[in-house]
Amino acid sequence: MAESMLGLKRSHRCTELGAANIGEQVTVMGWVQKSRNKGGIIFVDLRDRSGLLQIIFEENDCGAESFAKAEKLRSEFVIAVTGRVEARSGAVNENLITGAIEVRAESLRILSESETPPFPIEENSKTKEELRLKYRFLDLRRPDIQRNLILRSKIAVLTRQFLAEEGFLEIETPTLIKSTPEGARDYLVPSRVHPGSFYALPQSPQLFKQLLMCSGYDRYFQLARCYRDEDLRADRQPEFTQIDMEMSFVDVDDVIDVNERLLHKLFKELLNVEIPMPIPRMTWKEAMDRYGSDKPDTRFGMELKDVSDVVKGCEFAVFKGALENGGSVRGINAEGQGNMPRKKIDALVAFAKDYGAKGLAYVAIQEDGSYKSSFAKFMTDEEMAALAAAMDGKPGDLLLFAADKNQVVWAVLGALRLELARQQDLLKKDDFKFLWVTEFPLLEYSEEQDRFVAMHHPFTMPMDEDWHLIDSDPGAVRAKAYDIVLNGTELGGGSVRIHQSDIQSKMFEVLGFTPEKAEEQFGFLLEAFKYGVPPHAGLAYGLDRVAMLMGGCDSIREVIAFPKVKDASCLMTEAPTPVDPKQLDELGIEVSETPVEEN
RNA sequence: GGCCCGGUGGCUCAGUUGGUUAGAGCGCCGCCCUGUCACGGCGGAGGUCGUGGGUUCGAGUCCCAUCCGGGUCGCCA
Repeated sequence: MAESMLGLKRSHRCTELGAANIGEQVTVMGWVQKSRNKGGIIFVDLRDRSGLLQIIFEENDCGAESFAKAEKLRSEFVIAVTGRVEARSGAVNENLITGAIEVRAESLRILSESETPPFPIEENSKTKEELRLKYRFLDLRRPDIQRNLILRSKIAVLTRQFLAEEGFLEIETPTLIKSTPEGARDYLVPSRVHPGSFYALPQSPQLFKQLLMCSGYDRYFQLARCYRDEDLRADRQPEFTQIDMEMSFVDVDDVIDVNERLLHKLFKELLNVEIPMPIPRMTWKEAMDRYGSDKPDTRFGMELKDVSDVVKGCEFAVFKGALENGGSVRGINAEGQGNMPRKKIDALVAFAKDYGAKGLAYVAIQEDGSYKSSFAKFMTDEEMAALAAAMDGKPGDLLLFAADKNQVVWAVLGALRLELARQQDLLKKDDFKFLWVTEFPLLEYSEEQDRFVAMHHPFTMPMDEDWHLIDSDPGAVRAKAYDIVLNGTELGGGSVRIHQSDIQSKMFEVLGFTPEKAEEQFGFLLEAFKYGVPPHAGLAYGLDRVAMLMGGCDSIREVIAFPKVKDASCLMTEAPTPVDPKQLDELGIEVSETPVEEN
């Protein structure tokens, strides 16, 4: 028996009312959070996106008809109440923004009834995410999710405002584009008009924004939806949003400058957090050496130390072998963890193996200065003392060592460092430590493909001073690429782009493109580059990650209205689904003989 | 694709070495209650223990397979 709201107009959101409104007649509309029927008096907590407001029903004020309706109210009914704001004659509720006032109902309309929801609509939900996502439209009613989406909206609005003031133009680029096999797997969209041909959904607007620079737009930005058909993580969804920007006639410092000011503004205005300026910079090499990661979490220390020289002459086969194979031996000092039980250390060893380590060597320095160690028997006392000294080991410390190829050592110790920090609760969500990581390698060697591949993308500008190494030692060439890192999460990344055709041709050659293949895949860009290209550079943020960290969330799903689950499906709509064979037929796609049956 | 964690009334969970009729809190339904706000009182309904096999006199519990969700490695230029 849903009633019309004809003749009614909402005058306020729930928490827009306060002591200043006492005595006013108001009309509020929203959902019933909770009804407390005391018999002759009924209290209803009314909820809208602003918060809660208590409504009080007494028959003398609202009449018999409205009172009878009020008795039937249940959770999640949608109602309209007209009444008068008054100071509470009972106790003030300190937990509510509107706790000092209430609205004494004069009339009630039930705009919509509700079944009992499958889980409580409340803050700090304990309900399984699986169920919340199936009923996402209900989950989105919860205050914490609403707060996240409101924060996300403010980030977007402020970003637009800031970039517009900085002379950026917001320009949209297509989402049905040409597929490029390099990089992440594309989502493909079949063409009806061109049977057998496909569009791809963009992994980023990269090439289009570069073309916009060619076209003279100078400074571009876009809140761009991007798509990557790769496996999900807590901070990765198949579709996500970039704050994407590109600038002409600039170098690294110009991009960093404008983005530092953007970040400063966002954190100041939305969280009242003052980011110290300028944001520290660290080269990729330094980040790997000190943190074993290209996105170091600098909220805590426990830095890696290279002890290869210290253990050079020792007889421990693991160390010896790693060094002989061109690797290194490095360690971290988990200070004060020297009394860690054996079982927990074994768990760390197992953890390390997940990251490719064959093992993990450890030394627990006892309070009396003696060592409890997995490898002391292979070492002389002098060697152990030197090793402990190199690690600044004190009694009570736990030293952990990995010996392998550098890539493995970094990965293992980088992950271990984070794991130990988690165990010791060193990672505070309201501690924001930003870092620029610069001078990434231009190329990385792919064992799988047996060739060098672009670490960033094929249009990334090499550093001038390294370019002469491109033939003799390609792996040593650094790029004008940079990432912005916050608390161990890559928030965004970018680079100066190549604008000279000779360098671009050489890059393609190194990456194994024939001129024909480069032409086939990127011909339009190369063609554009023939007609006057401004030097340009850019950067893109993962907006979802920015919102996640600003909102103190553990998963990107908490800041996305309708996220997908681990297998990239949507629990609410059940997408993806099989389609009508007729649709496939129109697209010239063979109808599968063995459609997958739903259970 | 690998590894790890989880799945028991609507929700969150407990359930011992395998042993009667699977419990609790919240929610829900009914009645009562004029200052509640984690309202209160009385009464009540509600469970294929994810699914399918197997072991056993007997399975929520053990074994195998499988589905679903989460974390992570690979992957993500």
